[in-house]
Amino acid sequence: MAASQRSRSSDGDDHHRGESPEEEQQLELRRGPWTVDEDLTLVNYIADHGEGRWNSLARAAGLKRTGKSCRLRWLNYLRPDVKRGNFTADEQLLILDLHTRWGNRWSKIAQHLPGRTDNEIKNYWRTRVQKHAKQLNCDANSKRFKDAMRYLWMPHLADADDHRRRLLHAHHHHHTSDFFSSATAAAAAGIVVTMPTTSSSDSLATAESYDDGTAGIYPSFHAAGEEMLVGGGAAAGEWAAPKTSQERTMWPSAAAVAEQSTAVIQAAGGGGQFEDPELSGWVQGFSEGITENFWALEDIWKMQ
DNA sequence: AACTTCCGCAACCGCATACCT
DNA sequence: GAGGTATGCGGTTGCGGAAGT
Repeated sequence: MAASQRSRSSDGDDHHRGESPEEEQQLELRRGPWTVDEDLTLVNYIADHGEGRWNSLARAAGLKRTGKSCRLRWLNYLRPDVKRGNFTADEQLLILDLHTRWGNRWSKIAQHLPGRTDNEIKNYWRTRVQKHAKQLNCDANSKRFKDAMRYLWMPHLADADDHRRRLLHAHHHHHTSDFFSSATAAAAAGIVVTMPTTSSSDSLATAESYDDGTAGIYPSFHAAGEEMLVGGGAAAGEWAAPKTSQERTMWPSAAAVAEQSTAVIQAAGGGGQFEDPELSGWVQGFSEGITENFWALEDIWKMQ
């Protein structure tokens, strides 16, 4: 977003304690979008002195901002390991999975997506996911919607991701696609895979199991039982380190997810998988052809 | 081309918790 | 343990560009 010079009054701010009116005038706090100069000031100051103690940092750096504002700007935007741009299908899968598990625990979810911030994930959820829940006429936290995500959207994402990788491979023998095909095969065989740092959009922590001890939403797609140490300190484009190198593996081969999901959907269509009979019928109709078609979410909703 | 509506995202706010004295 | 301060989290707001009319 372009940085304008918008400035608001500072009423209601909780960092205006103990200043004389004169000092307060002098320190008149800025709000709204950050300017390039402010960004530079903050980045340079942190490069020299490190982060933390945000209120004093803001003052020492000469920024007319609250410590809170500086912290947020740094964490959500200026930090060197912040990843920008669209969420990959894998990332979307993981967000959906983790949200079904933990709900709106954005910061906890963000810890499992290196380079992504809680704010970004929260925005993604509100703007994309909730929009689709609304289109479906149900609550994003309802079982119905979770079933729709689990059996329709997530397989769709896995399909889309697989499709994308195949296109990449077919159209140009870029190292990324080669990496993915070999990594997928390796992952299936449980072989150690490391992520090339040049692949900007596909780095992602795997999530075979979580710190609450539960398995992923696709337990059968994952290699058994290791716990990943993710988040904190992982540099951009790098995989978070698992506990042992031997345990390092790839987030499920998207093709495997798609195959397994299709089987799940077919089984579901056969009965017994859903408590919601309406959704079960919906899925049964939907399941035919899912493997060969590249579904848009909008098409899925139209099938209701 | 001008205007309106929609939508994504950065930044804000209030509150909770952690930390310090 | 009480009070004050710093940090972190989740919900909300509103700007500005994109899309629609």
